[in-house]
Amino acid sequence: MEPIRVRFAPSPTGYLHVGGARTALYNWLFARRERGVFVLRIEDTDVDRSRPELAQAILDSLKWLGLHWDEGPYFQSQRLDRYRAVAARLEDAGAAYPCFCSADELQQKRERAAAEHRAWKYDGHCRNLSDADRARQRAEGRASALRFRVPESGATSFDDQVFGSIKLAHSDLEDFVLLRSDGNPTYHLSVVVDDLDMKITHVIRGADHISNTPKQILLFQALDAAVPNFAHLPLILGPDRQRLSKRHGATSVSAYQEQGILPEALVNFLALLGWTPPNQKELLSLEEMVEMFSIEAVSKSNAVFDTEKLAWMNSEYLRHLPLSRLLPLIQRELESAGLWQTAFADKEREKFEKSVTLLQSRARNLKDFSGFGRAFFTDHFEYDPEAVKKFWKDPVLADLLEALAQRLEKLLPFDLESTEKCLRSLAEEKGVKAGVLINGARVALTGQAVAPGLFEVMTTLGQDAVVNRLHRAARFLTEQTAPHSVSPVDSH
RNA sequence: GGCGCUAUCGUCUAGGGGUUAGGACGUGAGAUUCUCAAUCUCAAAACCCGGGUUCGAUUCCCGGUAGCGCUACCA
Repeated sequence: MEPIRVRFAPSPTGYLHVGGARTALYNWLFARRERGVFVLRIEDTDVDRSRPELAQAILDSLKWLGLHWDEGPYFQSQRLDRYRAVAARLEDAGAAYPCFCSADELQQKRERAAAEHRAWKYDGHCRNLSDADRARQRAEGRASALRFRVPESGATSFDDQVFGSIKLAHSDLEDFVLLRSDGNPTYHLSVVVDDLDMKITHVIRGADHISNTPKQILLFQALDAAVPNFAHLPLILGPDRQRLSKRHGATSVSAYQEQGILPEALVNFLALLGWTPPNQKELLSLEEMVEMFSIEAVSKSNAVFDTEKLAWMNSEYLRHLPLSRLLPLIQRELESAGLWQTAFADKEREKFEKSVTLLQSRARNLKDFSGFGRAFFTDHFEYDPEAVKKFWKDPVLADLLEALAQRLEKLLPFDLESTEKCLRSLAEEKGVKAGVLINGARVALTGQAVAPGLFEVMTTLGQDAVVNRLHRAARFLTEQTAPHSVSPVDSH
């Protein structure tokens, strides 16, 4: 039995698209599951649109997702001679012929047909040129492309592993170009040659290639080669059911990375877009996916990319991430937000870890740590106007917070129980509900209406910071009712 | 236009000739409470339409419709 070999073959004309990422994932899962080989190939035969740095970016994204390849990356741009040799062989065998029609001429014919509402396909203008005709054209210095000679009758069919039997009449195919007039191969030639040379047994790719498949099968046959198995994957759509594109927002893996999405969350989410494991489980590690993956279970219909579900899944992974993995991620996040301090790694390490742990349970992505978690890492934060409106409307709060500051300053020990007892007894003495004081203090300590439990916040921040921030808030509140209000950051 | 493919809650999907058509995200209500998140309970929410086949179709077949894809010297 030949070993199973699959490939992922992106073209470096953009960053790794989430659709491409899912294709890569399914290839990877299939390879692992079948103990096969996962080949990576960069399809950069379009010299105008391909960019080397994008190839590198794609590699980086793949690695970030944890989809490591066993072979490659191969670059088609380095195999040009091979494609030309195969093309020559096809031409010698009469399976392909030179076409002298210029791009302009063809374009004109196409437009004319469109204007007359006629279907257009290449009219075979150069299909039956004699050797003398060809010699003459060449003598005139006309460049030629090489076209594949599609059989006039009959049909090509194949058994797609997800879509089932698909059949296409040859009369619906045109004599497609194999070699451009500049001598570079087109996609059809290079995929087939590569899939052949790289002994690919299963071609797993997007459903946008279904229509191309019969052409490629014809090429395999013209080359006397075995035809690989095909499995096409339904497309990923935007919320408007159009193919997912920049118009819909982020489409690249790197964009989600920048949004603070975890790779395992993105992979898990992508896996479920078109595939359900037999046990219906939704939260799956790569290992579990490998265990249960099968191409037959892949859905046939296109799927809408639901960012809400991705967000949920990300928070799910984030909440369960071990601290050892989370800490370096947060360090990077704080660094890019300008909030990182070296002390977090040594002197204040314990406080830093407590802060991260506290924030972890309600964060939806990595950005949240520098966003709503800001007050845990710096004294420079602002009072959210909404929070002020909601919890600081009672005028007695200035006095209450000041009183709280004074009591907490002397409190010993300063822990979960003592701080809570301290606050509640103060509230009772002053005849206010504890909630008023708690919420008011929360805004004072974090600047926000939404934050972790107050006493956890206090013990994490530490006695000094808590007392200072309460003083500061009390001052802010008094000044606010006075004629000239001062911003909280400046007043410190 | 031609050709191809697809069609179950708003979204991702399970299921399959007889089911209260199941789950997840999201949404709504409630519990909890110190705000939010988490958690728990409950709720609303779907088989595109029309013909067949059949005792019985959401399921099988055909047609329609809609959506998507391809229709390049892009991949």
